[in-house]
Amino acid sequence: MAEKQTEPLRPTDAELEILTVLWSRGACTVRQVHEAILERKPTQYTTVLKMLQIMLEKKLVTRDDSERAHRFVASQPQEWTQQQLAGDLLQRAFAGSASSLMLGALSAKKASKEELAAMKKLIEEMEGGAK
Amino acid sequence: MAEKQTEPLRPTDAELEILTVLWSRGACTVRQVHEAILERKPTQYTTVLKMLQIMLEKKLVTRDDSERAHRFVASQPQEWTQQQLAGDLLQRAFAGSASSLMLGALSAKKASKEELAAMKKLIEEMEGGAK
DNA sequence: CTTGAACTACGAAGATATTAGTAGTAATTT
DNA sequence: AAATTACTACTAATATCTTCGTAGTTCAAG
Repeated sequence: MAEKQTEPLRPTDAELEILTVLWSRGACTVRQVHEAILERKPTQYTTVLKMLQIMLEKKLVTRDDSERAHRFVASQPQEWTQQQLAGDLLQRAFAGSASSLMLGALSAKKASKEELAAMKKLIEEMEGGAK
Repeated sequence: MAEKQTEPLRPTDAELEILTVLWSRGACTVRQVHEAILERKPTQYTTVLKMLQIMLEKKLVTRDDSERAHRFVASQPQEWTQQQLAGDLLQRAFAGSASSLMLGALSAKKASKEELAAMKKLIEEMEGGAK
C-alpha cells in the first residue's frame, strides 16, 4: 500500500477533458459534467462518475457532498495546471526551449492577429522584467 | 484483430525520451540509446531494446538491420513530432489559445533574453505573413 | 572447437488508464 | 405505499504502458 501523492500529478487525457469542463463551468454535478462531455463524444454517465471519483482520490478535484447530487470543483486553478502541462512538455519534448515550443504551436495552428499581438505584448513585458 | 495505424501517433513518455536521443544523435544502435538513457536514469538494456521494437511496430522509428547491431532512426523529423505534441496540448489544455500556452510555458520556466528575442522575431514574421 | 560476449526476439508481470455494468439507496411520483 | 427515477459506490473487464528476465543466435577469442 503506497500512500504517496503530495506531488502535483499530470492529469491524463480523460482527466484533462473533465477539468476543462470544471474550469469553464465551475462547480458541477456529475450530470452536468456528463452532459458537457456528451457534446463531444458518447460516454456513459457512470464513466464520468468513476473518473470524478478517481480524480477525487488523486486530489485533482474537490467534492461537496452536502447535497444528494455531489458537486465537484477542480482543486487547482486552470492557470496552474496549464503551467504544469506546458512546463512538462517544454522539458520533455523541447529541451526547455520556449521558442521551439512556440514555433511548434504556431505551426500546428495559425494564430489570429489578436493572439499574435497578445503574445508580443507578453514577451515585451518579460523583456522588461528579466535581463 | 485491429490493424489500423496509419494515423500519426502521439508518442508516450518513454517513447519520447528515446526519440530525443535519436534526434540528437541520428542513427543509433540499441547500445548507444541505452547509454544515453542511462545518463538520466537507471534502465536495463533490454528495456530499451523492447521499447525500440515496439516503436518499430508503431512506425515511430525505422530500422537498418543490415549489420548485426541494428541501427534505429526516428521516422519523423523532430520538428514534425514537436508540432504534433504542441498542437495536441494546445487543443486539449489551452482551447487553442497559443498565447495562453506561451504564458504557461514562460511561467513554468523563465526564458533567456535570447529566447525572448527569438520569439519576438518569430511573431513579427508571422504578423507579416498573415493578416 | 569451446567458451564467452554482444545481440535480438519473445513472454510475461505489474502499473495505470479507461470504460461501463450492477447493486443499493434516497427521493419523487402516482 | 408502491413504483419509478436519480444518484453514488463498487467491481470488473480491457487496453495500454513500462519494465525486465530468459532463451537462442552470431561472432570472436582462446
